[in-house]
Amino acid sequence: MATTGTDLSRMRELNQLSIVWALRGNPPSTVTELAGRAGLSRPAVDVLVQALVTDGWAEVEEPGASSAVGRPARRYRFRADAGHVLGIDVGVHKILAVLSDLEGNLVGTLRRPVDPDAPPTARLSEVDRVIDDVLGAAGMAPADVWAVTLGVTGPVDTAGRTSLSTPLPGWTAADPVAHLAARFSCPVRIENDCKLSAVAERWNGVAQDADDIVFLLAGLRTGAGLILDGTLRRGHGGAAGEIGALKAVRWLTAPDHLQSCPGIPATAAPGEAAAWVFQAARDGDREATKAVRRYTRDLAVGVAALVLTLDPQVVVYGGGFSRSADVVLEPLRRELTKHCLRLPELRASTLGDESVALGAVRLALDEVDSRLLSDGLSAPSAPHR
Amino acid sequence: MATTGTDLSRMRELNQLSIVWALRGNPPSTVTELAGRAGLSRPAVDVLVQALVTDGWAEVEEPGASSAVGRPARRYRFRADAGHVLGIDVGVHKILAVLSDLEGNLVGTLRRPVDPDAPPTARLSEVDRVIDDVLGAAGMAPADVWAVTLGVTGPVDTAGRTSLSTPLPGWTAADPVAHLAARFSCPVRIENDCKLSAVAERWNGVAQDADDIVFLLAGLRTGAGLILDGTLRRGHGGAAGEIGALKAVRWLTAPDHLQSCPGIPATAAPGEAAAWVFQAARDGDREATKAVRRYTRDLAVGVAALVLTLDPQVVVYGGGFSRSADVVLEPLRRELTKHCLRLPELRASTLGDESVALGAVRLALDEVDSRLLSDGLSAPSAPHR
DNA sequence: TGGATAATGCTGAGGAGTTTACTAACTCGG
DNA sequence: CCGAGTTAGTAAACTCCTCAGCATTATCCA
Repeated sequence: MATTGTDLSRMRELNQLSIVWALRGNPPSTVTELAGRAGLSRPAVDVLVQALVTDGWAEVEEPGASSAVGRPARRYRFRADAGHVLGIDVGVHKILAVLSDLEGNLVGTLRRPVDPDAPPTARLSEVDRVIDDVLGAAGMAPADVWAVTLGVTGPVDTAGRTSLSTPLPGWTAADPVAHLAARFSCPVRIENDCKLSAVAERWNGVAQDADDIVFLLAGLRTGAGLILDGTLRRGHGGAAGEIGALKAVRWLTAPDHLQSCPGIPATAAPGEAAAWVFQAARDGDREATKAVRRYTRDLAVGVAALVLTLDPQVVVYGGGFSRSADVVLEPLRRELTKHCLRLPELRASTLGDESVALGAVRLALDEVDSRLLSDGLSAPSAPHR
Repeated sequence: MATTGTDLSRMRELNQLSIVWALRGNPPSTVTELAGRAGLSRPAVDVLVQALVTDGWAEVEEPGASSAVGRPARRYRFRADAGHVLGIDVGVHKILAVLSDLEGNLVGTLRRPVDPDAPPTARLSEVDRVIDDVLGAAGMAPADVWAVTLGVTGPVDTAGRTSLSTPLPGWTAADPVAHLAARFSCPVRIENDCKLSAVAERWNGVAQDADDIVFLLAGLRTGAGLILDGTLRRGHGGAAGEIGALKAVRWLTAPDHLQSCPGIPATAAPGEAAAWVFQAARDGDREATKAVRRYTRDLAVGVAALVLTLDPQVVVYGGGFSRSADVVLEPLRRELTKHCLRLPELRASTLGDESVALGAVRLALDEVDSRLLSDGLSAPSAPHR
């Protein structure tokens, strides 16, 4: 615990930040409200918030028709559009970019399919195009972006490389940080997709109340992302949550139980096959029900390992199969009771396949916040690396 | 991120704390040295440190024979004996209490055997006696103790109960917090033994440089404690690290491979049997080597699950078998390479069976520090619950 | 003994937040 | 239409903290 001394200017900086955080995410607020939220006196807040206005962080809303008794108060509003952040999901089949203002309001979304076999260079130039288009549609330039987070599959190391393994063809050789650094001078971060989904579920999803979360990515691939004590845990080499690599945990082959279920129409694509099986199970088909049970049994071993290791409050069932949570969650719960000491809540994700990009946005926002905390707030502008 | 506003007095409080932390753990320091460490100006430090002296947190050491040129500086020393904390390991066979001052210097240690079959009431009164004796030997009363942490086996919930399971007979019904609260008005905490050992290894042991640590308790029982990003992780219900409960992980039966090794002298007790096997393996005995390998193989599955889930920097091999690390670590490493993506460092614990009590001391010290941080430092006295 | 060196002690300046009091603006009821 | 009651904005006085700078003091060395 190496606390360093504080002087007056730092104190003022911190108080100003606490005003910003009291302002943000709330409707336009009066000085009195802010004083209450920030724990400061009214005159102090007054000075600070006026400084924020002159710097461009906040703006005044002159009192309109007042309903209450007494002199109507000026209201101050956080200028959420002072800066923006970008969250990008680089998937095998699609690229999804989400643009958000500083308050987390989404101001642009663009999804575009990409050739599953595209090599890194092609994939990255497609990323560039998507970025250009989503920024263009919002009338913005790369310099208006304050932080970028990009989600990919596979464990990501501190340099943003995916050297161990990934389903993206050739991606182990890619250096997306270097690529993006050519166009953005703001902080650029690469993160694993499961981890980002976990962050999204805690931000906007189904686990907002929990501090200890296991996000389970269930689809043709299976993976996990961990949030403990409210923050994302990456592990020392960025490979936390990769329990699926253990052979005793049959996550790699678990989806095969669904693919090989008898009765699947020959015309169905791999993704549709699973959906068909889930629907058939829902309709009471015996073979399909058995296939789902076998899938669940394999899934449960890995989940149990995670649950026993981490003792989370919530396990979020997400990924492509999350639409079929109704037929999976109950058998999964039964399997887990066999294995676990203390059963966590099981919840189905509702964010769908936007969760990765949303989590990326949230992480980018966190990056901006931590920069504000360490560098203080001068006039609003994009932080540099 | 709900930062609350700060005023002058809080700032002074924080600066005074930063002086305390600059003082503590260092040899007696001059004002100039403190100013450098705390990042404050010399006059500021001067005032603060004098306040600390009048409050009783620090004492002056008048300059003796000086070696350097110039006026010799007064030196200030942290009064580590202003308060003490107690760490207690309640094991099946022994109770070990360690008394430490505020700087972490051990000022008393007392180990006493206890009947393995003793019921909770008997065990707790034995704890009382050990506490009395270790305090008495140091000339102290319970009121001089600022925090107590007690380590037990089995997952501990937030209330300090061990309701799920534990090898301590009858202990699931025990309420050690209530018992200790009758004699101590200071904060009392109960924690799992593996978790405490992990804390100890990061404090004084073999993992001081690491922020992501898995502590492996290897003995007749097998367990784990987790430190991630530098802090102990308990999980939502306090049951983190209990991977051994998974049947696919054969931690429960792994030590049997050692017990059932042919050639063990019939006279050997259970604990000695394992030691004999390790020694025989060290001497090249084929059967013993095979037994160790089988043991290691079973151990490795669970360790691999932990490593893949958490991606730690270090795995510390501790517990009763840690003395035999030389014959276990290498095979364990080989097994792990088969299972894991990224192999962490494997290190053998050197703290021996004092690690639980040491970790308990460390946690109690942390408790004191966090009280100081939240309540500020008035005159030194035991914090209340 | 005098000079160099480094720590101490003191005073004033500057800055930040709080308290208090006062003024301004608005609603409501007679 | 006007005054009482209520709430917001503003200014002044005060407290408290840190810091810079200078004089003072203590010690060593030539």
